[in-house]
Formats: sequence, C-alpha cells, structure tokens
Amino acid sequence: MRARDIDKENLVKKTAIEIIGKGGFEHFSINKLAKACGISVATLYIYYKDKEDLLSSLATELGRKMGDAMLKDFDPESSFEAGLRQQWLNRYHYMIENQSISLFFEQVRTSSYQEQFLKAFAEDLKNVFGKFMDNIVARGEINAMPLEVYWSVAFAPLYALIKFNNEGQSLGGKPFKLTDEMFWQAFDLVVKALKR
Amino acid sequence: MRARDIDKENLVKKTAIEIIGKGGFEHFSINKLAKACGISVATLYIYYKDKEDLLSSLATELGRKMGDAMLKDFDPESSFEAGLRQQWLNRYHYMIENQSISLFFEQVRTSSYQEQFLKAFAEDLKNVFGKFMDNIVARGEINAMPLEVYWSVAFAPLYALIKFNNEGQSLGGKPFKLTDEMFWQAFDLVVKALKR
DNA sequence: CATAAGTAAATGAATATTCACTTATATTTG
DNA sequence: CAAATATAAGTGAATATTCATTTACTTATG
Repeated sequence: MRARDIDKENLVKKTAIEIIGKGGFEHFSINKLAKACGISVATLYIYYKDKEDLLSSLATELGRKMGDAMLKDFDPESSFEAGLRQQWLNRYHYMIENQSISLFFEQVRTSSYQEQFLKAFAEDLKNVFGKFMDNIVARGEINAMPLEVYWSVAFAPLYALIKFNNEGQSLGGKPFKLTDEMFWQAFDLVVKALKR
Repeated sequence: MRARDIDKENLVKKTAIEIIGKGGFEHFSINKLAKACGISVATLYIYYKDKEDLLSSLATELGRKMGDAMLKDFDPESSFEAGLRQQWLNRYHYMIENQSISLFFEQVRTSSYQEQFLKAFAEDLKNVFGKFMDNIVARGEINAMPLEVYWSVAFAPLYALIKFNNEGQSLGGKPFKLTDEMFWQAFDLVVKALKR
C-alpha cells in the first residue's frame, strides 16, 4: 500500500489558509487550490469528501489548536488581572506566531463556517473562562455583568489591535504595527475599566 | 429619452445589501441579484460597469451615508464624555435603524471592498475625530496614546456588541439582543478606562 | 501484487458578461 | 398640438469562463 504524502497534505492546508486569509471565501475554489499546490483536484477529493468538508475540517482543526493555545498556563482560580493578562498574552503570542492563520480566522468569523469553528474553539474555553468569570465576580474583583458586556470590554480592543496588525494598516489605511508598548497600554486601560 | 426607474435602482441596492448581509460575498452573484429583483441581468450592466463596480459603488455610498450619520450632533469641542456618548449613540441608533446595512458592513469589513468603504467613511470623520482627540488630550481629559489604542478601547467594545446584536447571537451561539442597559453599562466601563 | 495515492481529462451546473433586440419617453419638427 | 425621431432604459437568450465533482486510468510501495 502506498503511503499518503504528508508534505502534500500540509501544503494543501497551508495554501488554503493563505488563499482564504488573503481573499476570503469569495476568491477560494477547489480548482484554484489544486493549481496553487501543483496537484490534481482529484487528490483533494481523496483527502476530503467535498469542499464543505475541507473547509469545516480546517476551521475545526485550527479552532481546536487555537483554543489550546488560549488555555496555555491559564488558571481559572487566578486573580482577575493575572488571569486577563495571561489570556491577552496567549492571544498576542498566537497572533504573532500565526499571522496567516489569524487572517484566516478573521474570514471564518464572518462566514457560514463560523459555527464549526466556534464549536471546536469554544467548547472547553467556555467552561474554563466561565468559571474564571464566576470566580472574579464572587470575589468582588469585578462587578457582575452580562457575559457579552464583559467580553466586549475585555477582549474586543485586543482583537481590534490584532486585526490592524495583521492587515498592516489601521483606520483610513494608515500603516500600523502593534508594539509591546501599545499592547500593554491597551491592557492597562481594559483592566482599569473592569476592576472595581 | 426614457428616464431611469429610480424604484428599480433602489430595489437593486436594497436586494444586494440583503443578499450580502445574509450570505456574504461568497453567495452573491449578478444572476442571483437580477433574479431576486425580477429584472434582467443586462439591466444591471446598464447601472454598473461590472460586478466590482456594483459592489464598490455600494460600499462607497453606504460608507458615506454612515459617516454622515456618525457626525450628527457631534461637536469636536465637547468634553470627552459628552463627545464619546454622542458617538456611541449615533452608532447605536444607526444600527437599530439600519440592521440590514449593518450586516452588510460586517461583511465589507473583512472583504476587498473594505478599502472603498473606509475611504468614503473615514475621510471627513478622521479630521473631526482627530480634532476631538487632540482637544481632549490637550485639556488633560485623557492621556496621550496612539490613535489605534484609543480607537480599540473606545469603539471596539461597541462594535462587538453591535455585531452580536445583528447576528442575534453571541459567544458559542448564545442568543443575544443588545439592550439599552447593556449599552450604557459598556459605555460607562469604556469611559472609566479612558478618563484620567 | 494488492491497494490506496495520485492523476489528466471530462462533466454539468453556475458564473460574469455581451449580444441583438424591443420599449418608453423627452425633444424636435411639421 | 400631434406625429416623428432620437436615445437611453430595459430585455431574453447566448457566450465564454469557472465552478465542484466524477471517471477511468497510472503509479508507488507495504
């Protein structure tokens, strides 16, 4: 029996991520992907049942990996500031080390594959972060508030900065690169917002 | 000379916004649009040079209108809190009154038409809001910081809440509707973050 | 040498765009 | 004032291309 070429399989994933990250699902097609990889379309149909399967597999796999990266060194029993710092750091490091994947996620988040992605991504996370939020509210470190209000204040600024950084530009096309200084500046503001 | 049917033209715009808002650019096509409007494809090629022209015209026009809505009753000489409140209110009201357009924008923001949109959107706004930021820093109401850090803390939470609301769900598919209470709760947190 | 990996070429459906044509109406002309 | 004309609006059917997927075949290797 002939063994599957792992390099080829990885090339497919990497290339798909790049095409989608750059041009969105609008400009992605199976034929383009095969051509960009220098392989036959039919090979893709050995790896994946169909286009839907390819994309949702990719979204699920990457979602899971990202979820794991988010949980690294995170302790739901830690204090509000220490816990939030770890979450910000995990996202920041992941973004720097996986720029093309971050761009891919940006597309997934506004697509029909969002659900697949969130399922893999949010399953464990929701429990761990939910627990963290319960703890810090119970300890009186932050006020009680709807999850969405907390999330929007605690993380939306970080994701906005990451998006600017990945696209290389901010408002009105102004060139932009996120620095550690800006990162911590934003973090401190968010802590100030939420801390009692 | 025959006059162009304005109703038809508006129907085209409205329908395009709906299709894209619902399914993204991925599921949008000229033929589908024509069929949904009950007109001939060829008519669309009278209104617009090609697909690209149709979409970037739409993004530009709506960007401009939204920009105008953002500036309503906004005074760059006002205090930090009053100014930010007006900006939040303008965005909030616009979202409520233009839900399908808000969904359309959500798609534009991760597409290749983002640039067109931002250009129309940010041209005037940048000056007015830049002036506002200069004023409040000069008056010592907030600390000096990069525009992107300010923007990410001041507005990203609001956009996150609006996105949840437009999609009708938040993290992990949890049903969600933004209330006035949550809106003001988030606003107060953001003010607390930025105020000296 | 059996078996799965891998392929080139083909399929029909969907896509963007164009074509040759008809229709409505503002303006001109008798 | 009404018939004629010009012109852009509007059309249905055709085109060429791209799409997702399949088929019939070759190749590599346990």
